[in-house]
Amino acid sequence: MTIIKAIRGTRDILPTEVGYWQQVEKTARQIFSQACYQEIRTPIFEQTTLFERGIGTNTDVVGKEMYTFLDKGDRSLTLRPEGTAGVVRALIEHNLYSSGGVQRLWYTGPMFRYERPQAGRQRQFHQIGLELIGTSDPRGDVEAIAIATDLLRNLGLVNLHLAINSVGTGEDRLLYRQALIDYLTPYQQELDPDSQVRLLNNPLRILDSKDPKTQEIAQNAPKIIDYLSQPSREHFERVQQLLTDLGISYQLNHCLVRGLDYYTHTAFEIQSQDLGAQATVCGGGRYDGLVKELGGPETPAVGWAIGLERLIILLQQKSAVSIVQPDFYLVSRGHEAEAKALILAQKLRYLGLTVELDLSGSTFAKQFKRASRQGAIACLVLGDTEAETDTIQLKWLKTQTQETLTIAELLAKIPDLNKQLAANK
RNA sequence: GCGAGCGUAGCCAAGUGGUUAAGGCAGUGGAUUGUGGUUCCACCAUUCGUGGGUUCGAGUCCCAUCGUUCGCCCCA
Repeated sequence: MTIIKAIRGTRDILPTEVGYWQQVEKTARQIFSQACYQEIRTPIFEQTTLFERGIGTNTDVVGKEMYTFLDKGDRSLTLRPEGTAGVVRALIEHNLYSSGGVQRLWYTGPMFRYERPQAGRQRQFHQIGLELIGTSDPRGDVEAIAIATDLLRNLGLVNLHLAINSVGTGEDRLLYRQALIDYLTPYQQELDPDSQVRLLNNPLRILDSKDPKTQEIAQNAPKIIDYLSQPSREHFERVQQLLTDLGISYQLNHCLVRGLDYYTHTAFEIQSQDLGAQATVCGGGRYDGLVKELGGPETPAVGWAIGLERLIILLQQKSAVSIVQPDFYLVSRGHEAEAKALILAQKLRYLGLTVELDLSGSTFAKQFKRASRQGAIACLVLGDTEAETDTIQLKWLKTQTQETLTIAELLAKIPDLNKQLAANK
């Protein structure tokens, strides 16, 4: 019998690791709700055209990384490669934009891209993201960035760098694109092969090539901020000023270009040195054209997503997370006693205690051994003698002290026990 | 999609063509049939990711395949 394994690029999150995920979700929920962001949950698959139109057909994500398939009704569906397109689709479909003002939304869940797996990059990966839709105010850009940095800081991550750039409006980019082509064309032969191809179809991407020679050439390339229109430049300057006012440090990176077509104006990434090649923990920016592109009214917006696998790699480097340990471990042996132990376990749980019931039926010695391995604070022992007299033995594992109580006495002194449990931790 | 390294038990591993596949952690049983964390004893891979091949002989060499890691690419 061959065993079935999880498919390439997917991972099981085991009980030993799930605590990190819960910690991130808990922290995120708190930060989001304090900033009045509402959770939204959208389907994991959508019509393929949503992503083609939203992300752009000439991006790598849409061009070669999507899980696209026909369903039994011959509809072309795609497992979502990112979260923003689905959120914007839902916003338009349910007219959320018409309820006035801005929409503050967040989401989390699995995303799918067909890529070569490596550290911090799975085919099914998870993001937590935020969208602020309905304002073009630079304060919106900064609110979004500030929430991201707050979340990461509250999780205890400090060695992170925020890089920002502005990619302007579509018109700004057209102007810049030509200037860049004019600059790069004389160097065409010296560029790496990928960049030579991009010179024709996506010259902006040449800027963040890792090829040393290309980087050298890109160093002196014209900068996009010099090609921004007056309003675009003012917007970006305001964003920088507000970041400074908030005490959020950042670096301007003229080569920061995002890979999805919908980005406009502010683009940013938060990176870590401790992740290897996949250094970006959080990426995002403004996307003023997307709502309209997907059939809604002209609506400005800004958002970001955090890659949870990468975030959790950083958390694991930093500290261990503990698994749930029982307050009481219920040791029982004998037909009658085992039945009573089950009932007692339930009663104690109703009173708010964490109780693990030993189901092995093995010797007391073995059950005690398991109790200490599970990290239990105390054992409650029910054997034939106790079953007959309606009593239990309460044993504190740390101090090895033991007392006999009736079950009624035990239940009556729960408040007391809570204090003792804390003292014996 | 391209390039490189790796794949021995649940985990960490030794093993460099001669065969009974070290060791440690974890686990199971017992010493101790009503009391754990220490100690002691025993057990725990007919087989080295999988499939072929070379060889008298393969965990070890070759090929393929799958997985994994790193880089490119891409992105979070």
